[in-house]
Amino acid sequence: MSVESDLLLHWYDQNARQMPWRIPPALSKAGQRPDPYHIWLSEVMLQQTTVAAVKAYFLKFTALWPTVEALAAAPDSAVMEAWAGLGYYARARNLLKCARTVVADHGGRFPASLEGLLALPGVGPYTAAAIAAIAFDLPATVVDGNVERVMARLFDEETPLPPAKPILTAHAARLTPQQRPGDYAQAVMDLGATICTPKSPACVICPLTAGCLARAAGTAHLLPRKLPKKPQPTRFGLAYVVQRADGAFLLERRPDKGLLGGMLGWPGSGWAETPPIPTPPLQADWQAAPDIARHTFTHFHLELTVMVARAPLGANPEVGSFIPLDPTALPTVMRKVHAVAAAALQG
DNA sequence: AACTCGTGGGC
DNA sequence: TGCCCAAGAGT
Repeated sequence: MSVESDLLLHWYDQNARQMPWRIPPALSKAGQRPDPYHIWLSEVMLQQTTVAAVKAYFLKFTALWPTVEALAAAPDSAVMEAWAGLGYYARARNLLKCARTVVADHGGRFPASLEGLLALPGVGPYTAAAIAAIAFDLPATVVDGNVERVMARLFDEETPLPPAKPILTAHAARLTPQQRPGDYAQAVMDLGATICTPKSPACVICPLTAGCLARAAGTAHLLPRKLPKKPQPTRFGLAYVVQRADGAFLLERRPDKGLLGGMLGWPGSGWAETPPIPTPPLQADWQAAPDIARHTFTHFHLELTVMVARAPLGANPEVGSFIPLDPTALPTVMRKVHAVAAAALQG
């Protein structure tokens, strides 16, 4: 066991964060393990997503579907709508695929091996290692953004990400202990989240400060270095919000592939860098809302012109269907469109 | 290998 | 305000 992992485990025993899917280190040391279903669900939700945002969704999902069998039996639409607002919707589609695979091919038990876990939909190198370590206490090395940052600083690695990834992974693997690998994995991530933070690391209270090369060199706050990213373009589109006389709104489910795949949305144009050609989903007295809806995705900005109209009970749309509106079942950009449209329909 | 894929919070 | 970032995976 390395000095670093020993120091980190001692720090974790006193400073472990509590989360709904975790068991405390005292129980882990006594040989207990958390529910693999809980660990898998939380790890998928935590992909590129903050702990604060995940907590409420985790509690909602485990209340609706307490077991992997229950989740596997859920309708696709119920899962997609429960996931609405959390983002990266391919995760929700793969979540269902994975639950159904675990039930159909593994008797409802998650594989207790790195290779078995890696074969599951939506489970990549990080998540497989996290489940192996945390749920099964196997000596797998987790490498997420926290671990990359901690390793870059411990070893004062100046190579920028993503090329530095293999170097940092090798460092992380060397430090992974054979004893308590699950607690160790959570300890590194807690350290990265609370002390070895991106902007102003709290080196003065860090348990690893004595052996940290970046601390010695004064470079901690500059690491890890990252390759510059290309500028984000702006795209433009039209969204059609039509309310029927009974209050229902015209919505359509987006195709499984691509942006917001499988989610409900407003009929509209495609999103391109040039203004779209209007293609209303039905004939009506369309009016442009006074405000446009703005939203920024990972790799482009979006500006949507919102068209609103009212329709009679007998309206016959070319796409989608009229359904009672539950804004919480929509992805955020579609909620923004609704907010803009609602103001226009009122006035 | 590089690109796609959401969202909300912090500074 | 705009940019960065957060327990990445799939293609």
